Amino acid sequence: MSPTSSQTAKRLDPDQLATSALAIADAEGLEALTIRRLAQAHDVTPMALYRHFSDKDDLLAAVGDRILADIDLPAPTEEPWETQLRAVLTAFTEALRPHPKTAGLTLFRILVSPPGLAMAERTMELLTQGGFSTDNAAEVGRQSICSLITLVTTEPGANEDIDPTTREDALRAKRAALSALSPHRYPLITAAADTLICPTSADQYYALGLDLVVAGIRGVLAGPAA
Amino acid sequence: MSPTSSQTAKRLDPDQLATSALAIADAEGLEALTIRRLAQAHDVTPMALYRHFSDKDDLLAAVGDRILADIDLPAPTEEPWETQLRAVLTAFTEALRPHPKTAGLTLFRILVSPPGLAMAERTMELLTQGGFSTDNAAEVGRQSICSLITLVTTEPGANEDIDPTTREDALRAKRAALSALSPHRYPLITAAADTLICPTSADQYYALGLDLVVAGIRGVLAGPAA
DNA sequence: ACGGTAGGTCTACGTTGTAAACTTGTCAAC
DNA sequence: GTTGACAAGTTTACAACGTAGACCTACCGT
Repeated sequence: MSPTSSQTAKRLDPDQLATSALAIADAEGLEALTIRRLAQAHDVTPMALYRHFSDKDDLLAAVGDRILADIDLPAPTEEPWETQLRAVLTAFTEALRPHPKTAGLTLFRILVSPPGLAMAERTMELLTQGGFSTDNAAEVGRQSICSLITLVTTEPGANEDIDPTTREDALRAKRAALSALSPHRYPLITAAADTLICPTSADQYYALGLDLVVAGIRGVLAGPAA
Repeated sequence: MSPTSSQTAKRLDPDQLATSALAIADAEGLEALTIRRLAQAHDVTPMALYRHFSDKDDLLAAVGDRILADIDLPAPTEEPWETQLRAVLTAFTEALRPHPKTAGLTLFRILVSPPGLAMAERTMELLTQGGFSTDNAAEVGRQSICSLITLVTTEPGANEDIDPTTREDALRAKRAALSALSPHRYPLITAAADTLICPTSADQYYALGLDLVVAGIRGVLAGPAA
């Protein structure tokens, strides 16, 4: 049929490999993503993957790029820079949210993959528009983006295994550890135990995370007002 | 002599094991910290370590605790809560800074190890003092502390290998990748390439990171002022 | 003097990433 | 057509990893 499907069915496609690698890691964690496992999922010998990725690191980089490719960068508008910046950072976060176990892979790829570069450039653009020098925009943008990656990576609840019994056990263990603490010595921690283990709602969690980041940016720009 | 040194010289001490494990990982990266390597450093069979740590994860947890033990929590004062909070978060950051490659191990241990708990409780105390509800203090504190861990973990420059030639190569490669970008499509990124690769000074880097975090806290507390 | 036990050792297994040499299906050029 | 080269998948192999399980052995309380 199409020129690409005219070849032997065995032909592998790096993009498809990255996609199913991402699926495996999302479902069962990064440690479940092994060369052999991915090869098996494509009915192929492990070594076959090395025709398309030089390394396992190279494969992981491709997975990171795959995630970044989903960024849906909003078009520039006439709104104030803060509003647009929040929209850009939100778009970034939305792209990572489906992949809490793998979002960390994007860290080294932002300044390499085109969608990451586009977002980074746009972020710096808005920051300089807001009044930051080029260098400050670079450092502030970097730190903000890192914080958002961490926000996704450490999202409580989504990190644990899919197996419901294992997940329940982990949650129970965590809860037990916290409630075993002396409420006398740690009154606030024990009082907020439930919140610390699992936030009220994921949407609120992300809303607060973004608020903290953009409020930080505005605050730093305004100067160290006491 | 002393009761502890009266035994056979072979006796291992979990604290010493964690300390030298930390040293290995700091010097050569987390992936260089293997059971066999740590055992060899103590002239002992790999399996000997399992008398003191149930798992490798258990060992890594001990390394995380080892780092947190260095937190030098400032005593409460009469200063405003923001000032004190910044001091607490600074103390936390200072404890992690010597260990950029391993600071991530502290993430799961803060709510377990006593020094981590003390810092977390104190942070929540100051946040509620500032006006946050208990639950909000928990979420804001959590996010702030995670951001600071990430700040250390992603500190540019310190992450790479100690081997100077390897490090130089990595830096050169990164610089080359950035300067290969089209200055037309990515004017700000290429203009700030040097800053993105290696910040002006580590102290400024951390000062800005802390500023962003505490400014974010203050901004969120003040409400979404446009 | 003597058994128990804490803390080492030895051996062995399954899993991982990947190097090296091989086979094979496809296509360009004669 | 035949051929030769090249891209892509196979086979085999290895070193390193975490760790299970059986063993030894020096110490200590009785």
